[in-house]
Amino acid sequence: MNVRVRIAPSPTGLLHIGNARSALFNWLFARHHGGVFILRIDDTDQARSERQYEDDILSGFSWLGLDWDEGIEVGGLHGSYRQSDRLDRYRSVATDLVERGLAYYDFRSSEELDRLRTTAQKSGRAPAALIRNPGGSLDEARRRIDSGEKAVVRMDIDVSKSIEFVDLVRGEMRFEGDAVDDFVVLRSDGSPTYHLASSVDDVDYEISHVARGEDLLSSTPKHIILTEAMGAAPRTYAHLPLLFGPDGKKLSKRHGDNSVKAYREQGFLPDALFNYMSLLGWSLDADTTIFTRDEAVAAFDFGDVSKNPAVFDTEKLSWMNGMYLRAMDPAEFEAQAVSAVEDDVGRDLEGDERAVLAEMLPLVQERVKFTSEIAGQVRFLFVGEVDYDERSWNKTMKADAPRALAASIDGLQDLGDWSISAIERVLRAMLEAEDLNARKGLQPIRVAITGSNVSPPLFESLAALGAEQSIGRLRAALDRLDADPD
RNA sequence: GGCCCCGUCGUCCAGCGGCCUAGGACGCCGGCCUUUCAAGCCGGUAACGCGGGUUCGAAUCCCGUCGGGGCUACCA
Repeated sequence: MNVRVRIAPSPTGLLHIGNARSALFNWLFARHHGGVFILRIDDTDQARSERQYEDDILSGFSWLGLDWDEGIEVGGLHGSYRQSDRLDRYRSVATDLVERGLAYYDFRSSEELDRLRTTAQKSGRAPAALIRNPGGSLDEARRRIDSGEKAVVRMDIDVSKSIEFVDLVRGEMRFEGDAVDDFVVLRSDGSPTYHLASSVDDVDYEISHVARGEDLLSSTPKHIILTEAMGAAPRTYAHLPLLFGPDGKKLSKRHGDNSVKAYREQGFLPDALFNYMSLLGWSLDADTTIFTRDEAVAAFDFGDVSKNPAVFDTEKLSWMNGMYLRAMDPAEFEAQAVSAVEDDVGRDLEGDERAVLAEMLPLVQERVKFTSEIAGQVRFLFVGEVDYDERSWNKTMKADAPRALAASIDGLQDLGDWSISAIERVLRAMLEAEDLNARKGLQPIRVAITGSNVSPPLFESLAALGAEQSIGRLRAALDRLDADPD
């Protein structure tokens, strides 16, 4: 099988997670069959298309690792992969359709059309059932065009003919001819509609399989009609289940919160997002949740794609992100951590600071879900004095706190060997001597040292911070308690 | 309103007539571990929308019903 699939986003907004999922399935299918994955830009809607969005789409796919073999930027055998470059081609197909009697010029006003739709709806018929070819000669129509009248070009649907096709996901599909409206292929300004441009490109670029969201399922008869009108064989279609938000509605395309960019900025890893998205409507097998791209490529088939819509669950994505973060190569994790911390403290780290950080990182890697959480865990090592998290402070600095802090200072200040084990020994002895449990005795130290209740393990944190700084902070916390004993 | 699609734990997925007293994952709850928070480990919670058929036997097939969704533009 000569597989050529495409993803054809419209640059009218940031790369949407739904589009990314469609792209992902197309990519998996192409890679599985050793086929060609094509990226085309469907920018026929000139009014809403913007170049910045095209850039965002490209970088989104690249970031996700969905590399394309043909298309925008990489080129290919078939000329431009941007529809706005191919307007003449679409126009000439439309003209040809008219000349062959398969399409017609329609001069009717939108008011008139609306009336027809309303009438149809009242009589319980398909809204489009009454919008059919009003007749009239082509010569007459041409005269009116020449005299400056505006017209759209509509397909002249043969209502006696039903359209049947086999959808790879949904099985046999059948649409009656009179359920298909005489849809517009060329707007009155001469620009093509989505249906025309997309069908022409799918033929010209020899696309073998069209896999896209289920929202286009009911447009498929139109695309088949157009394809056949061009004298080409229909493509094979696969309509993927839609992605829903938690509200059970189509994932919002509006505000950028469901954009790939937004997830990227929140600190999600591309591998995690890839893995998670592939689980939306598909599964590797009955019980594997985490798997590699290669495993997915090896197993993928449209026939195994679920028919039901899927709710996008950020909880599970977050969990998966943590799994990937923990599995990340330590050197890679360190690189990410260094830049995150430097951003956070607003300066570059010195050599010895990087060593301290590197020592701490294994402890951090196993307790974060996002790279964006790293800085918060280790910030205390790179600032002169800590900002106390007030909630942590209030929760921890109770009656026993001064005692624990004072005794710790006593024990630690003369400690010659500032090692993890030595620190632990001293502090455990302190707990014993003061008759405090770990929670009461050690938590105040944690807050004094890191500023927060939540931090890497305590003895390691003290060791990493160093004797001078540590004791200074214990004293500072004690002073603060004395000044304000609540 | 019309056409179309879909209906298994709260969510994602497995199940393609007997292996299902329905399996895995997230979440949630409990336990272990433990200096916090996590992680890890162990255990638990929870679903075949409903009604009819077909069949020795149905989550799986058929019909109906109810529910959800998509489309219904000179958007894609």
